[in-house]
Amino acid sequence: MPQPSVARASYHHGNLRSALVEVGLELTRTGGASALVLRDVARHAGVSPSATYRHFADRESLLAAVATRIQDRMAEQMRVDAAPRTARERLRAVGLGYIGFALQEPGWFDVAFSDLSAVPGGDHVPAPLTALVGALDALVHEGSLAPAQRPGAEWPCWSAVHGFALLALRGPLRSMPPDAVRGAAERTVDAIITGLLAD
Amino acid sequence: MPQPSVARASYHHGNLRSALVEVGLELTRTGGASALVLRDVARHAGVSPSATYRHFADRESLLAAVATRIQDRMAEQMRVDAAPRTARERLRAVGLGYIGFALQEPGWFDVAFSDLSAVPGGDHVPAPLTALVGALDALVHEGSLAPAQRPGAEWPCWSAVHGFALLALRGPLRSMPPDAVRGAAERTVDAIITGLLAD
DNA sequence: TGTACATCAGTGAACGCGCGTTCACTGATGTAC
DNA sequence: TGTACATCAGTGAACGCGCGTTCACTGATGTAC
Repeated sequence: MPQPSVARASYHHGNLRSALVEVGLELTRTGGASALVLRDVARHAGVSPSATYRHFADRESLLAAVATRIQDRMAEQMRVDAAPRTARERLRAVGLGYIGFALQEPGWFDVAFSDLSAVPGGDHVPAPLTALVGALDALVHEGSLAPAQRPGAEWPCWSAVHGFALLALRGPLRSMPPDAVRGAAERTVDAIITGLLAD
Repeated sequence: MPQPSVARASYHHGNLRSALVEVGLELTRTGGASALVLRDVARHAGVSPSATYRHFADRESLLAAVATRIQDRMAEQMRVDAAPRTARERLRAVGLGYIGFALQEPGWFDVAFSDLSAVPGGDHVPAPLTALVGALDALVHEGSLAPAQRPGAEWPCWSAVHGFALLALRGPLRSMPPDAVRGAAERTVDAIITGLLAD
């Protein structure tokens, strides 16, 4: 465990890299990706701005590291929600978990998934997507989804929850009461699952 | 019709306001919202940067005017696609039209809908949303959707197509061949409609 | 156990640039009489 | 029909600031001998 925002005794920090990521998590939690300002990160870590360049090539690299950490957290929370019931219920929980995280942690969601171009970085599949893949596979295994329908089943699901999250965070739904938003979320998730299984 | 990018004869431009919007359309078509740089807009209109402040309070106002124009264009194109067939086919055409416009005109889509917070500006309902509302009403009128299900039916639909557009433009789908993207779009739209009508 | 030296991890100041916005101004236009 | 004057629509130069990034440097650390 690193110790962000704590004055260090020695000249060398010891664990600056992960301290920077930790500060990045702090700052983006409130302000989203745009709150990751190198000067601020450095100051919170008790270090000069240029010190960050010892550990990250540029701002983008630090942001990517923070995003990965957020995606892991998000997946973990989703995993808790999606306890092993029926495969369909599991898929539903994954979808509602995605939306729930977005609404609870808008700043983090912004970092993790607002810039989707960061997502398919080749080697690294974001953790929340893994949860979706698992739920869909279970659906096939259970016999609810024909194997021929399995390929590409991610896209309708992800589209629906991602779009909903944005509508709820920044779109017309953002001024609706939480209960109404929750209801609309459930309806959206249920509709896409029903449609996926029926078509 | 204004004449953007044409040197004017007189000191007074005559129609600068709409010329600025026209240039805004040009610039954002390629570069999205971030390409709307006041200095560039002014230069293309053959005018000094500060002249823009005679017609728009700030950059944001100009961007909003451009966005409205784009939304109108988008709705018009969607209207052409959604010729009067069955209500369900019409809803399908509206959804695919939204996605199609996003893929054909990514820069404009960025201006019109990337920042959803601009959308529900109170008085002004974006034109593409009107098309969706019309299709859903037709579904009720036709008897395919129970009147009790009508309120809030916009959100699952919009969520799905909006999310899909972003996944296809900036997300993991952006590197897929166009045919595959088209197939995934159809599947997404069909799934959400089926689910909406079934639940 | 001590010393020399390479290497590593920081410092602090400044560069640079993109760009919205302001300010004092000047040329054009129209209206009262 | 002409003149005075308010008003409007432009000009051009510069301000300012947010912020990533670079550069020459210095203090700490570890390893060879």
